[in-house]
Amino acid sequence: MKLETNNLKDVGLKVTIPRVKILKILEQETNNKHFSAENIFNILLDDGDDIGLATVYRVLTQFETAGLVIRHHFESENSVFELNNGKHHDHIVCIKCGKVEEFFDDIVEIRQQKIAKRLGYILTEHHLNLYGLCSSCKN
Amino acid sequence: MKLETNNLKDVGLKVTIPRVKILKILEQETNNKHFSAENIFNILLDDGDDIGLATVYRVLTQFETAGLVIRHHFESENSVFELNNGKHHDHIVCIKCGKVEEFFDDIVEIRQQKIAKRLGYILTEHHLNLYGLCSSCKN
DNA sequence: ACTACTATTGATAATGATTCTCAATATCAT
DNA sequence: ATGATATTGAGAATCATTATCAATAGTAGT
Repeated sequence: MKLETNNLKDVGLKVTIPRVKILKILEQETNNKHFSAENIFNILLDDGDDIGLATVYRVLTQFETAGLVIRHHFESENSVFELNNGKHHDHIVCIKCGKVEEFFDDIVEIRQQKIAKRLGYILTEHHLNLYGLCSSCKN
Repeated sequence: MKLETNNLKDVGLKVTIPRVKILKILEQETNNKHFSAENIFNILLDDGDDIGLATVYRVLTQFETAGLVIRHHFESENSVFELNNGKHHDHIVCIKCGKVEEFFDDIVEIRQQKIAKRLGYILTEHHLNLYGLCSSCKN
């Protein structure tokens, strides 16, 4: 039994063609692991698969609910989705080419907890997105 | 000449009734200085002002372009606007009551610069939003 | 492998926030 | 006050996303 099939079964989703294909796309090892629904829809089209856009949205939302993927909102743009590898990280986005890189910084994480505590909050989540010009685009 | 009138003149916008009224709302000293377009539209309605929603959006966008206000996107919600007081800060949002508080932390700021540098980026902007339960809501 | 039950899909309509269009109106320099 | 030009209000248009619903596919039990 293939990996994708297992993942789906594990989270209680039936193994259907759209789900398997979308999961495969998300698992691709590309230079950008962040996909919009439209992105995925177009990749499926190029592959000759006949899967509706509504299904792509539905499946991505189900994957999010199941914890298989994480949804992000960079700037004011559309939702983008990435496979959830279980390791928390934040993002830096190139404002020119759109490249998204991940990073994790202990000091920032600890500091956030301190800030929340000082203000009397129980911290449940945070979003830290850095925006700038990547090494290729800054020239 | 009133304060609002000055602000508008300074950024090269004609002094019109909608602009003055919207600016006054944004300048209110309330416990939440973050307004959605709809918020402002409703406040205007309650005040008996007959200003269209399209105008509210237009004026807020003009204020943003002029640097008078800053637009934020918390979670996946609508745009919210706050008066730009010139001092950079980040936000912590209560996921229950929606309260928004501001904070500034030097250590986080410095750390962000370091992270960007390490990854080869020129940092132009960042968004740090913390989410949690505020002191009133955590009980 | 076959059936039957139920979940899933695809196409399209609906939604909600925001922006656009355009004729009517208001602002401001003269 | 007048005229040139910017702004407004109302409603249409847009865009991403979600809901609807009849047709189809997955799966457990035989």
